[in-house]
Amino acid sequence: MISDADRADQMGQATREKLKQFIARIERLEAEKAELAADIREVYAEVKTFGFDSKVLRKCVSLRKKEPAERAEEEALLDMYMDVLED
Amino acid sequence: MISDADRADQMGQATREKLKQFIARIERLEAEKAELAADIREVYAEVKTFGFDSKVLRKCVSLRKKEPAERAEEEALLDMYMDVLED
Amino acid sequence: MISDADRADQMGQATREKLKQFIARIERLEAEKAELAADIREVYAEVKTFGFDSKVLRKCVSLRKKEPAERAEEEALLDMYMDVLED
Amino acid sequence: MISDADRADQMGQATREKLKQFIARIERLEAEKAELAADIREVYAEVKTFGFDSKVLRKCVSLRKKEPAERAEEEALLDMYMDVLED
DNA sequence: TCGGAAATCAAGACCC
DNA sequence: GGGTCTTGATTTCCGA
Repeated sequence: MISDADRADQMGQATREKLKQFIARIERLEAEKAELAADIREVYAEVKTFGFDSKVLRKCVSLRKKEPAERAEEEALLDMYMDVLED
Repeated sequence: MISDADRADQMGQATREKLKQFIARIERLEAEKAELAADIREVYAEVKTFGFDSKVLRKCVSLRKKEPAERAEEEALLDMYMDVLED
Repeated sequence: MISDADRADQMGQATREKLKQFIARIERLEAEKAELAADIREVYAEVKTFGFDSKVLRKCVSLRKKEPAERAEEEALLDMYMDVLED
Repeated sequence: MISDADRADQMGQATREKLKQFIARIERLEAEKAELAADIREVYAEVKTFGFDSKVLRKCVSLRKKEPAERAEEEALLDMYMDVLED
């Protein structure tokens, strides 16, 4: 089956409108996402003014996303590798 | 200078609270950001059900994002040339 | 599946050697890469002694890098459209 | 003093040649640098086929670049923050 | 559908 | 101190 959308040069007006609406929705959502990213950057900047280490804080956030088991696993592996390499 | 925040075992209760609040804010913002990302994925999925090619659509969106940036960059180069040639 | 490499304390001597060799290779390649970066910086410095503006030169180089990429990208989009429209 | 290079529209042929040569040298060096980056990626890919965890390996390489003292410092701070946040 | 490779983007380091 | 470079993370794309 070949939909209207598969035939750009035959696109009906309704289909063209639909396409524009999708693009508009996506771009609006992406704009909101970009704003949130900016907000997050702002918080990290504020965090610094309180004397916290933002790099370490970022690591905290990322560690908290992971399961503790997974976290321990990776650390153990890292220690093993470092141990092999240390001499 | 070593701030209170740099030495957790000397952290006052207020500072500890502050730290928790910052993390909470960041994690909330990141959760919202993740939701938007999910929404965007959803739109692309819906787009497909209308017979549009989501890959093409993604490329369109990304090109629309880049074009203004490129124009700005070329203008910047032009400005630099003008600057070099002026006086 | 858990490979030998995933369990360092069970790592045979051969595997430990392998790990060391990989790290050595990577660190050597990274050192070479760093040297090239230094060489490039040097050229830009030399460029200045000839009266050229290194900032402008950098921008030129970066634009020259991007232009083929952009062209390729636009062509890719065009190809996708053609693909959608063909059959 | 205004050098030849400062007046692009008055550039003598020799100066133009010099400029082209500089660009050529820079682009060649950057190409070599890009190749090394590709080589490094390749090694990490090969590493995986031996059962090593390339992500952890990357971390090893980056840790080995840092001073042990610095490393310990960051880890201590991380532990403190995580401790504050864990309840 | 999922995992891995690659591209893209933001953040930190570094040099001027 | 501004700007570039590099690195690390996120996202996207592809193959199994």
